[in-house]
Parts: sequence; C-alpha cells; structure tokens
Amino acid sequence: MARSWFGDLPEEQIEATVCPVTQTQDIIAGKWKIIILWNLSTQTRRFNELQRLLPNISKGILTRQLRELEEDNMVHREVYKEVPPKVEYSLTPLGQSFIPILQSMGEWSKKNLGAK
Amino acid sequence: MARSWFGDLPEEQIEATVCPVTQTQDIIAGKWKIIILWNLSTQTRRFNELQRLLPNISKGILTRQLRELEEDNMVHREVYKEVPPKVEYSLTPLGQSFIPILQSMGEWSKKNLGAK
DNA sequence: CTGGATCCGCTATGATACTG
DNA sequence: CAGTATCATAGCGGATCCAG
Repeated sequence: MARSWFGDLPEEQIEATVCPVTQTQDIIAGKWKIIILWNLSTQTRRFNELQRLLPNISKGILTRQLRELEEDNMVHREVYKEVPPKVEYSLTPLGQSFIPILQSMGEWSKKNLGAK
Repeated sequence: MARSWFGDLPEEQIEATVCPVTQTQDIIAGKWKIIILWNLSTQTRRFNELQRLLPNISKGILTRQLRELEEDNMVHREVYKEVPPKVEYSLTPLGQSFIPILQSMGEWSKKNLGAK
C-alpha cells in the first residue's frame, strides 16, 4: 500500500481515505470525457449535436461515455417523449462546478502548448 | 470533421487548429499521469520513491508514464552517474505551470466528492 | 432521431524475470 | 537502484447491426 497525499494518519484512516486527485482522475478518465464536458459547459446539447461536434466519435462510445458521466453525476440526461425522440444533455450542478477546471485547462493549453 | 471550440473560421484555419482542451487531455491521458505530477509538485523524487508512493504501479508502467511526461516536457529526468544509480524526477517549468490545475482538481474532489 | 446490443481488435496496463 | 525485455490480460474504443 502507498500513501503520499496523506501524512501519517493511522492505518485505519488510511484505508478509508482515497486520494482526491485520483478520484478526479477516475472521473475524467476516458478519451472523450473532458471534451464532452467542455461542449456541455456553455449549453444544453442534443445527442446528434454532440456527435457532430466531436470528431470521429462513434455512437456507441458517445453513448457509453455519456452514461458514465451520468453515473458520476456530472451530466444530466433529459428524455422528451416525442416522435422523433429528443434527448438533451446538460451539466448537473456537480458538472457545472467542474467548469472552472476545464477553463483552466483550456487556457493553460493555449498559453503553454501553442507552439508545439 | 467537427468543430465547436472554434467559431466559424475558414476551413483552412480549422485544419491547422487543435482543440486546446483536447491537447490537455492528451497530456494527462494515462492512468497514473495526474497522480505522478501531483507527487512531484511538492518536491523532487527518486524512482523508487515514486514507486513506493503510488499504489500497485509496476516498474514498467511507471517508467513509461514518466518517459511520456518527459516527452511532453512536463517532467525533467536527472541522472546521477553513481553506484548505485540515482535518478531524480522533477517538474519542468511547464509542469510547474500545471500545478494550479492539479490543486484545483484536488480541492474540487474534496469539496464535491467527499460523501460518495 | 436516439440510442441499445454485439463483436472485435488494439493499446494500455500489469506481472515477471533479467541487467548494468 | 533503476531500469529493460517479455509476455499476458483487460478494457476501452470503434464498427456494425438492430430497435422504439
């Protein structure tokens, strides 16, 4: 077992503790998670809209990544019982609270990776 | 092809543009990248030290993730020609400029994911 | 239109043994 | 100590077909 982010807590507490940075890592792990959140940060979007916005993502993967984000309570899925069907995705409050981090990442990238 | 993060740029410019958020995603993609950077954010660390700090990571993977971070200019590798060998890893200026984002992620996690 | 369900291949990850 | 080399494995990502 390892530590590092917790100091010298007693073993019992260590067992019950999870590295916060790793928790975040677990949520944004997935090739498209971050860019999906990014695209939802400004507005609600429909399934097809997301697919158009994301380069080369397949339906299956988009569905799966959205479901995982839903499970993590980052994204809300609203189904309208119409014909043809209409489904809108938006950020939950938790997802919205993550927006500043997304913006930081975008700005950091533009500032530091521009020339690469 | 898709867009979204760029407005209505002419096609030629679109081709040459890369989504900044995706660039960041590419760098931190990898199961251990974020936690490695996190562990290097406070101090320089030796190879074995990192392995002790990270739960269940194997040598091969640790080596590879460090190499990739090196290629992305996030981590600096300093080799001391001694016996026994000694290698120290630290953040480059680019890596250091990423620390605020790591901190944000940690704080966001502690504040919002605590109860899960 | 919005996806669910399958199948499949690749890549990242992981375990182990060996080396300078 | 700090890797390298090799092999095994799992899961993700992707394509395709099917359904309400």
